[in-house]
Amino acid sequence: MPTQKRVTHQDVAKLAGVSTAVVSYVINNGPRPTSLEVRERVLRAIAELDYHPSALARSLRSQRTNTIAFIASDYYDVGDNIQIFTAPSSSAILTGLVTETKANGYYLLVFPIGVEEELNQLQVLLRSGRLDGVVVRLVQESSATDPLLEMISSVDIPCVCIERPGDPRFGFSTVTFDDERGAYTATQYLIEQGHTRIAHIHGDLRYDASLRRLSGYRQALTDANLPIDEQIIAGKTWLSADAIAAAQRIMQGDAPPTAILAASDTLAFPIIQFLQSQGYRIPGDVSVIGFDDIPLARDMAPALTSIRIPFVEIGRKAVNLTLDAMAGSSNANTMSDVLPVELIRRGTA
Amino acid sequence: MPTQKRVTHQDVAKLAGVSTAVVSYVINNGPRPTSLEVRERVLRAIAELDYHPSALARSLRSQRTNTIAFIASDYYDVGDNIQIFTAPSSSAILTGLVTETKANGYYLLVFPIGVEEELNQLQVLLRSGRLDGVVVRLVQESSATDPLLEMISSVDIPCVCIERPGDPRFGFSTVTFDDERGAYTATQYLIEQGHTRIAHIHGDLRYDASLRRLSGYRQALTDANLPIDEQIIAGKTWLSADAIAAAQRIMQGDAPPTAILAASDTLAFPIIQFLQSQGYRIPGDVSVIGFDDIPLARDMAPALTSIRIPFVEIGRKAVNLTLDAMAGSSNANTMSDVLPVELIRRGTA
DNA sequence: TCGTAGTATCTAATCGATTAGAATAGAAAT
DNA sequence: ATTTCTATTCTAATCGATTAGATACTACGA
Repeated sequence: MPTQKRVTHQDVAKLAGVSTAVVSYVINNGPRPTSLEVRERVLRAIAELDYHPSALARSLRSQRTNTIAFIASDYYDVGDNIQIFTAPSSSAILTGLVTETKANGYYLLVFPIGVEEELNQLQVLLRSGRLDGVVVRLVQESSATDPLLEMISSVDIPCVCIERPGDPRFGFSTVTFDDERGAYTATQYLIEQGHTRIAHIHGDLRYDASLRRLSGYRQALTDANLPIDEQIIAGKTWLSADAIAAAQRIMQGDAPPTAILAASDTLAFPIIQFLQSQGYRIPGDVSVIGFDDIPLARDMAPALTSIRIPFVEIGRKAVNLTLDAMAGSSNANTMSDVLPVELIRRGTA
Repeated sequence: MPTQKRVTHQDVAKLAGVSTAVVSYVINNGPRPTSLEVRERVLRAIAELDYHPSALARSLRSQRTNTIAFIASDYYDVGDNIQIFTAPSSSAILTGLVTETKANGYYLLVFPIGVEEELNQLQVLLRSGRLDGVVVRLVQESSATDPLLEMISSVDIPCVCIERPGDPRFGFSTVTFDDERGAYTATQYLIEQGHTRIAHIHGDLRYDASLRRLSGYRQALTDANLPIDEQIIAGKTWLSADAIAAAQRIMQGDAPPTAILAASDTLAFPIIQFLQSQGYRIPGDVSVIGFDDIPLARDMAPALTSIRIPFVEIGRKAVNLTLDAMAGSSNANTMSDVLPVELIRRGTA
């Protein structure tokens, strides 16, 4: 049973009694006009033959593929094995990316990239002509991701960075969120509640987000004329075991804090559980604020007070900026969009 | 500044002093032999010009795109707004899919599909010639997804279904996991622990997984000669509020259960929190077992006893089966792979 | 009546590769 | 020396669209 041959342009043209050029004009609504009568005939032929254009042929000629890639440099080590897209934020970002690409008639290719050897694979992809643009998620420190941006830049493909801005010399638009202000707001809120000893448990400091959150926390204390006590600032990785260890150490200190700002919700949960198991009441004895506001935060009892980050929105914006970059001249003015975050007050602080 | 012209085949051929055919033979290692000397010359030219072949041109001619799509029919309504890939399982499956596609030199396109109108968009994608194969995740009941499979089938593109088998008449290979046995095992374990009144809080029953888990639960009770009490079987959606409501109702009954099997970890957490807030001790007063074994399950205190589902493995297998289907004749024997699940004993049961 | 302008359509080059079939050179066989 | 083969390489058709340039037709004003 031979697979039926593809219905092409030519078949449509023949059936409609016109040239292939006209078929193209009809399909694309231009660039030249067609008479109403011919147009109808072509559309009828298309319907009758159930014709669908070949994206490959079209792209080859027009140099536009209607595809953008999401280059995720966010491998998270979750213990047993490395997973990608594991952080709840990844899902939300992906949601934003994919809905917005779809809404604009584009397709989304996902391409995680971890260790450096994979840069070769990325190079092949970027140079294959398959992509109209890329969205890169940067999470780690600059030195770890600059080679990546360098490569993208050299291929001269429209690119937008999310979560962390790329080095300005590359001139990429960015969509970030105001991590620092989030930490500041959370800390300030705790201070307003009367807390004077507020601890911070951070994540992996190679992640830029960790640094920004730490910085916001410090600034809030400083602005409130509260001392910064390094004894109650701790943390190591994004793994709960390390967060729990940090919490333990902090609580065993001379003057344990009455509030803790965790660098993420997924750290806050284990911390809370640990504290409860030690007999602390939350928020009675210790207030806790998380970060990210993942769906589960709302569902716990007590529900987790957290800083909401508009991840879906970030994905959407990133796609829009990418499309802008594609439309505009190659040196379109770069946009830096810093999305606001929001304190969601719930039961733990 | 005109974008530099693309380096093509021809440029390489000219520089190496050979025909374009030879360039192709060298790049693809065939289908005809080349002399060692020419081969070297071509490779040198490629390196010197930093030539990268156009995937579009190549695909157009060879009818292979090295791309497969992940068609996710798993919109989850998380309350405020609909998100895709939100369930923790989605991330893990995606991880498996993307690592395995990459490992085989393929690319992964993600294409969520929800409401029925979007079938048109899918049709366009499938018929565009952009894809070599597809992996479809089926979560809802058959009547909701059959039109989808019908369409894929009619386009005659290699396809593998995951999570739930497609109707056999389509002849697609499937990768599923033994939900029923998981629920059975969990229930059986609770019985072994001495429980005789075991409740089940299920998720949205339009999801096949809900039904399978419910079924395994029932079977285990039956096999142990325990009565099935519909009063302690409840649930409505995948939202925590509904799970909590169900738990509340169940615990207020005449003879409250001493153990609860939740249909997912994300339901188990809020249930546990609710029970604790009501003064129940976990697992002292009530044992709880979750389902999915998401990363957070290990991190809670007490850590959640759960049924581990090999999501990453599912993604990998799905890709491999898809590649098989692409390689084999169109009517290759369909494979049905049911991956085992595992009870992970932790602190809640 | 003719030139001119404007519209709609057709012809054919083009995008950048793959791959049959023809051509060539050198080695082996007669 | 001529024929036959084999191992390489070249030529050119092909994949299925887009689009610039040529052409045909209509309508208009002078």
